[in-house]
Amino acid sequence: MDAALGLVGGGENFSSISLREVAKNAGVVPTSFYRHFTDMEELGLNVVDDLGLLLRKLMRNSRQSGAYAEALNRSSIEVYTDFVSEHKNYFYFMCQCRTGGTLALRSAIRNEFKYFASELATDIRALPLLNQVNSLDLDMMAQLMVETVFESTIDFLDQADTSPNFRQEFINLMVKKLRLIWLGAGEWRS
Amino acid sequence: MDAALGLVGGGENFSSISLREVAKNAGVVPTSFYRHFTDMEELGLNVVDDLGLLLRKLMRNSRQSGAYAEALNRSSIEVYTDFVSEHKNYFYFMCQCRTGGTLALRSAIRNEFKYFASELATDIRALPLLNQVNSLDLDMMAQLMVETVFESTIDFLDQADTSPNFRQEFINLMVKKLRLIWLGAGEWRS
DNA sequence: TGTACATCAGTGAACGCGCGTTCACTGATGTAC
DNA sequence: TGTACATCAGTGAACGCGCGTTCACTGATGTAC
Repeated sequence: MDAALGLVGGGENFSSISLREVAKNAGVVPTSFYRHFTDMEELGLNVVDDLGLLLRKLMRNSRQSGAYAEALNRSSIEVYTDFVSEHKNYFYFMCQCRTGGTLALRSAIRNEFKYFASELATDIRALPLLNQVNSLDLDMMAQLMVETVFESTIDFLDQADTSPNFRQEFINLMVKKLRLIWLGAGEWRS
Repeated sequence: MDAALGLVGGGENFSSISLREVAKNAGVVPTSFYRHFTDMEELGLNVVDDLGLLLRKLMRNSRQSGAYAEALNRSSIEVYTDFVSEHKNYFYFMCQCRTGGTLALRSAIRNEFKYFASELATDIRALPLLNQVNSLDLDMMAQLMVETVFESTIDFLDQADTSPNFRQEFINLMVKKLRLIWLGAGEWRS
């Protein structure tokens, strides 16, 4: 799995990586691949599982970052960008497979997103700002926030290396977008 | 190009489609491919150009749909979903290559998105609701709206065929998300 | 403690196949005089 | 209007290569008695 992620991080597309490339990158003979997975899709689904664990860890980190009660403010975004930088390969994989994987991969990732969003919805449910918002709309809002951040991650990955100021630009932009959504949420009456 | 888009629409990933498959699907011998493109990436970049034309057409359609002044309300989303349904292959391609293409393809699509968003920003600049918003923030808002809709397109494509009610669900969800953003925009002070 | 066996990751040869690309070619269409 | 030539999309044989997958194998580690 690390070998596959390494290839993804190196610019290859997961769906066009061959079993033999993965084996080679893992320092192992092609036939050994079958000792672990039946095919590349199964490997991919296992990576999604790991990604799920990783996102739960990210959520824990964010919650510990103190000002989480005001949810998804600057410090949360900072935690996120650091986290993405530390696990670039996973997030490249996530961005790619969310839209470009097989149907099974796409829906596996969709489910992780949904889980993440529903956790966020639970966290912000109690905020006084949102006491006019019903459960369904709360889910919608959490979904929009999660999507907004995940969606832009590919841009961050593509540009973080090349331009050193991009991290700050990215954080500023994300904070603005989320502030806009929070402003709307405060006015929302279900 | 149609042959390639057909394969994408049929569930294949653009980045793993072979030149020979495209030629076969176009009813032509593999070597004929070189009469038109030097490689698959060049074909992809040409498809992005076509996609750009298509998005401009979409914008015209939306503007004509009457209530466009209140920008991106229900009728705009209806125009969009119909448009996507009519050009499924292009939108599968767009979703895939936005995150999964080569770097050149990704940035070509990024540019189309930017153009679309900046056109929208120009259109909504004059709205009285937004007279407290500066140009930079207006761009950010337009970007967020465009992203929000484009981002969810893969879900629409995946599910529109299987469940007949999904189109309405999708429209309702999109309208809510955009309404949330508009609510925020109305409160925004740059 | 020692022996016998099961499990398991990795090996290496071999297969048939589709791949991208080269080459010299054909034959239809367009253009100059 | 007729002839000569250029352009251009498509052809078909051929190449070397990496692909997924099969098979019987090896040798280390774990486990039962």
